[in-house]
Amino acid sequence: MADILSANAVQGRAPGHLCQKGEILDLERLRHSTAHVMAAAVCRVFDGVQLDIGPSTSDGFYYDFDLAHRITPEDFPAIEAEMSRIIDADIPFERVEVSRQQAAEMLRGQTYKLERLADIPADASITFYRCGDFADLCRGPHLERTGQIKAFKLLSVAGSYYRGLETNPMLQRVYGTAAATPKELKAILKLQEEAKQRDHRRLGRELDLFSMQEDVGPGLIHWHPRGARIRCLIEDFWRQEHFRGGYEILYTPHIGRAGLWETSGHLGFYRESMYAAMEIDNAAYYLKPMNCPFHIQVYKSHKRSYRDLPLRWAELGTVYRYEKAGVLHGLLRVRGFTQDDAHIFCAPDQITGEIKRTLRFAISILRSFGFENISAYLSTRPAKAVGADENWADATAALEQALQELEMDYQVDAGGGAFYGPKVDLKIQDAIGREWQLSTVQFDFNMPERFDVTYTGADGQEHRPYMVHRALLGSLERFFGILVEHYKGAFPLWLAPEQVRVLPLTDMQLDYAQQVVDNLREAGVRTGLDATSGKIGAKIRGAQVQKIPYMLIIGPREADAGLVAVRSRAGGDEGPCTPDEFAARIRHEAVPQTAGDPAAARTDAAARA
RNA sequence: GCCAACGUAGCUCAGUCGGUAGAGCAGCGCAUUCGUAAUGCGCCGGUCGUCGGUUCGAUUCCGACCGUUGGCUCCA
Repeated sequence: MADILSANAVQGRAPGHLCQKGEILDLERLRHSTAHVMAAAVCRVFDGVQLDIGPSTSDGFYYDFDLAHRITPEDFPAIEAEMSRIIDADIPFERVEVSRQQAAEMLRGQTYKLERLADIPADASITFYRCGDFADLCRGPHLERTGQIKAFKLLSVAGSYYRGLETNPMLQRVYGTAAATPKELKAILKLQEEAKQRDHRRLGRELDLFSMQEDVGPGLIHWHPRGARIRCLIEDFWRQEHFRGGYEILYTPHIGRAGLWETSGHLGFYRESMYAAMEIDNAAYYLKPMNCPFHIQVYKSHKRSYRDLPLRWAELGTVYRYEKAGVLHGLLRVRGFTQDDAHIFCAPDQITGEIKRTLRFAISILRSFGFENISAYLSTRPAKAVGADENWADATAALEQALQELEMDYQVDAGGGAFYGPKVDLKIQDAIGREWQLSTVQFDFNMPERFDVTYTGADGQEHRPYMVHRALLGSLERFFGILVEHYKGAFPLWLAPEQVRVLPLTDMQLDYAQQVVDNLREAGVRTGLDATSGKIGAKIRGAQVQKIPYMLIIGPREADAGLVAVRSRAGGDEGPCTPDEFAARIRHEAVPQTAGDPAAARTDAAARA
């Protein structure tokens, strides 16, 4: 069983890109020290505080506490004021190395800290950092003095299980951030504000793209006409590229008998993510959480020869998975979604070529959506795994060789693969530098075994093919959410649901405007007409707010001369031209970023070779 | 699922120390016919998330539920 949509779960994180590389360490030190100051302040403001840990993060810091008082944002001013007092006092941070026994003595009554102490290996040194009357078990490093903290802010408070385990007590985590200067702090807060402006949930409502409905259920997406139009464009492009790239497309059912899911192993290992069975004619059927068993059924529908391989079968397959209520998040984490799934069945000697081809294909598709900054992660065999060692070695080598031949930088997550096979994940960076995992390419040594998938080799014997699962965009819902944030709702021309809006100056120009609209629509341009009676400024504003790429303004001058006055979303007034000239320009511009690009075509041809 | 906060018109929000609510935008109507980011006037619109409890009376207090939001392995 391959969960090719573990990507569904991964949230974007802003890397610490506000600073230069060499400064990252200093920033971590600053933030970690600020976390200590916050902990000291919380201990002063409230009684009976149990401390856990307080690390720096990619964009700030947090500290976990356990105390009777429920901390709310209303407590922040008091905590921040106390922090400021500690900073103004310019207290030194002192590193103190102690014996385990001394440490236990110093941590008396601090149950979490004592457990953390017990985690420290016997041969490691144990250090405390003392800052005035506050000392914390800590590896460091820290600033020299609290006075070096120039800018900080507490941001939020949230529950957090001790050690992240549901069975452990819930602690209170206070998040904050700190920067070298007030100006840099302002920049961080501004970035957060920018992220808020881009939030796909907000833009989804404002641009009328999609919604969730309480009457239907959480985590279930309704695509409105504008969002659905964009999805269609994505899907059309996706299908076209897949056919060009040597794939065939499958459609498979949404439910299947219990026996299928027994064989696949899903009922054994994945049951808690599946919805309860429904009974049909005295047999149990399950809604599909993955597509792979169905693709295997198609494979097994008749005998396969080595001459048939490789088989590349893709499907925009809608799956349903139970996700805990608290983890649902807009389009990024949902309960029903459509994977851009594919399964590749190939002979062992074909794997390197197939992997290379798949990665190249993935990169080409991602670039088409404006993602240029792509990084790769290779996950290798975990301790517990199925499949022969030599298969793992082959597959891992194929992944690695492909990455090297494509000259891709990649990080290795040793032992990070699934029990059924190694994988490569691709992450992209969006317009404001946040990283998102989209593509995943996973070997599966489990499923072919379970379903006894074979092909007849040249030797007349039955052989086990390699099976690769891959998703490029992950889920269409999640990918769409990321795209909305990446483009801030201002979709490029080829994806814009309404590419052009015609704005007559007065209704004297309505007839001519309608004629222009009809002609553009005839030419395949997605065109709208603003027939309201407001001033032209209001119509322009309406189109700008809806982020429509082009406006065609038609007053008496244009109507008389058979022209249109072009205004672009980004560039403003661009002057008049004829409707035909404009249509030609649109045709030229409304293409994916790499389509028609000779370099991309070469990549594609190479991939087919 | 767990912790916390929140839920008032389609959207963004105000308000009620318990006596059944208001604005802007959107929508609709009328007037306006205007040259590159908001024309004016009027109208419509809410069982104050749902259910139950306390009360003469609940949108307001209490409880349960539903939903939303921020988090829940970035290691002392």
